[in-house]
Amino acid sequence: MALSSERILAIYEKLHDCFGPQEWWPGETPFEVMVGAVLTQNTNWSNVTRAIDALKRGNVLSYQAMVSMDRDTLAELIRPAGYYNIKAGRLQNLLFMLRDRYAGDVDVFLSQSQETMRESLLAVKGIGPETADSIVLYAAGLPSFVVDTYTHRIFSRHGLVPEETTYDEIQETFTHALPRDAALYNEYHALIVNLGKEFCRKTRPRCSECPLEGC
DNA sequence: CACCAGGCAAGTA
DNA sequence: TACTTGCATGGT
Repeated sequence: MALSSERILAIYEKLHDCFGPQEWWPGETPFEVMVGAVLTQNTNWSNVTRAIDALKRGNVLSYQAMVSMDRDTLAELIRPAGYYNIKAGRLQNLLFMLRDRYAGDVDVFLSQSQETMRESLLAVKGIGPETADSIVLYAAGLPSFVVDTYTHRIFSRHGLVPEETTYDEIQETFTHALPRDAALYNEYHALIVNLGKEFCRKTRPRCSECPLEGC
């Protein structure tokens, strides 16, 4: 256990030396980060920016504009992000949760405790653990470690977690290995995604060049 | 052409 | 409970 904690810290150092600061999450406001977190589900970030840009061009990237928007209108705006019908519904579910439980006040929502915020998000149909943690970490700035496909793939291929590990177990592994620090969680997740995109794809095309070695 | 992307929920047995 | 499938655009 102590051994795996050491490796998790060592891997962070290695990735940070290798790639440098990542400066995540791209987004001008916490609300934009929340929208982006839903839009990026199983989707390349470049497609998400097209959708975000469309919302900005329409001057509707705000709670007030989006909460009263027709679902199909919203779907058409976010079309480039893919799964646009599903995601329009999920964004509405999120917006309605903000309306019903926080009187539509995003700042109030973001000012709660980390635990309550995560629970509120997980209660929204269409928001699972990764999207919830992304919002808690990158929109609210609270230390909730984000586990994504790359995290599971990279760390199971390196034998640091079993292949069949659940989301919560991987998160727990990182939480116990690292100091409870939002800036660190922010950077670590970004570095993992950067590494994964470059060297740890499904079919392992460039695995021999992976800076971690031993994949 | 096939494969992939910063997931999640619903359906099936 | 344990798999499988649907959702969809745009880049490599």
